[in-house]
Amino acid sequence: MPSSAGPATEPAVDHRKGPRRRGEELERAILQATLDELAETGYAALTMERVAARARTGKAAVYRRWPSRAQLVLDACKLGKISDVDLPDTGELRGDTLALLRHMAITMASPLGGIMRGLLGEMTRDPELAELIRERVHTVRPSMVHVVLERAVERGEVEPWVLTSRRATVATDLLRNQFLLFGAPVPDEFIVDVVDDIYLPLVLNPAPGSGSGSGSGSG
Amino acid sequence: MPSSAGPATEPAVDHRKGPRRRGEELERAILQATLDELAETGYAALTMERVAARARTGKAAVYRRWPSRAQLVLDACKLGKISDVDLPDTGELRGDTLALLRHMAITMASPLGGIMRGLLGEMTRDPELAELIRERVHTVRPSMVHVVLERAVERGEVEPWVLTSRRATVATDLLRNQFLLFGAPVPDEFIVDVVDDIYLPLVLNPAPGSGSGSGSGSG
DNA sequence: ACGTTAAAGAACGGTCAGTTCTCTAAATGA
DNA sequence: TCATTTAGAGAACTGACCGTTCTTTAACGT
Repeated sequence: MPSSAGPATEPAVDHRKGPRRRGEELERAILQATLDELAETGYAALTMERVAARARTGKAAVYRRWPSRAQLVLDACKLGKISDVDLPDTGELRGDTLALLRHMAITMASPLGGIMRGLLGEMTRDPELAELIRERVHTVRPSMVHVVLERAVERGEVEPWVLTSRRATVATDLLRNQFLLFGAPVPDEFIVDVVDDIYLPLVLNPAPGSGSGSGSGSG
Repeated sequence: MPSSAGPATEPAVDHRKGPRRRGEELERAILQATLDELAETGYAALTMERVAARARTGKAAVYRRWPSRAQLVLDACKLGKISDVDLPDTGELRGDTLALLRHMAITMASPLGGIMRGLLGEMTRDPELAELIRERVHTVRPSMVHVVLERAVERGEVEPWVLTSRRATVATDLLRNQFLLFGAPVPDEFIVDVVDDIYLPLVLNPAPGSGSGSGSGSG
């Protein structure tokens, strides 16, 4: 305790902040700061330094928990996840699919779109991270496709083998491709075209002479 | 190699390099250095500093010509472009399409794949650059799709309106999506599945009852 | 020969990545 | 209650790279 005239090492004001956060509380604060930074500056401009500053902590506390920017962002997104979405049952496959694609298009036009794009870019750098990203993109989204298709199967609109064929995800795949290449917003005309000219013909009509390679389902 | 005890300010060896490159010669050297760096370390790890060093020049000479890393890489790729490819005419659409997709898959598994991924990630940062990237990705590649489809039209395999419909690029779009999500190498099984289960049914069969919104189904 | 242009290359101020200090507040346990 | 352990705050630090600017000098044009 250098109460006397410390030459230079003395920190002037020494009463640090009041309550010091720890453990889970601090963790949530960091994740929230990450979400705020993402919304404000986007994925590309996000830095660990700014996140730490925004959470009113130090970089060390951040690095103690997450090894990289991408991992941090990935966890933050999990926190801010929109629930599984309330896709209304419109009574026919066309309406359900349009609703699903439009919902995705809106998401892509939000800051989440830039995050998705940025994370895809990082897959080259870190193969381990790539696995995590794929899980989120491939597991979360197509589950909604599955729901929509299962309804259609129950209605008799669609034959069951379509569920496990590559045709099932063509609409969402094409939408994702469009977004990655041309950015947001995705014109509604594109969505309607894909559904009417490509997707519905593929899943409503039994493959003419197709070997019904359905068995090859990706699994 | 400073044999004598040079004090400090003296540059020891002062006869600068022999022939000093200028203008176009230097430009090509920089682009070549960029290609070498890309092949060696990939897009993500490429820095202007390393490119300049590899080209045995200074950063200033690089920045005098290109405003950003992405622009430089884009130009370097133009240099190293594989010619328009010799897509063999296999006599039927299926063979031509398989050849085209397999060629693309090989490209994606090369360093060029990582470059493509990295550039797509930068589209968020710089909208002006995004335009350039789109031109290359969307103009160069689908031109090959067009060639393949035109042959099929001449053979009578495909109706002309397909050329301008969204169906035309479905195969390449799905391949690109697969690569961006799951990386390389793209399994050949995927390519065959896409062609047989999705692409050929779409372009070979006149849309059954489809409004054929694209072209007024002339035939 | 002379002036203009531009390359070589060092240096600079700046940002950020990660790491490693010290100091101190909170939790823990006897 | 007090001593010990744990971990956050925050700064310092090394190191990479960015983009700019400076000086020196080679190449080029007239």
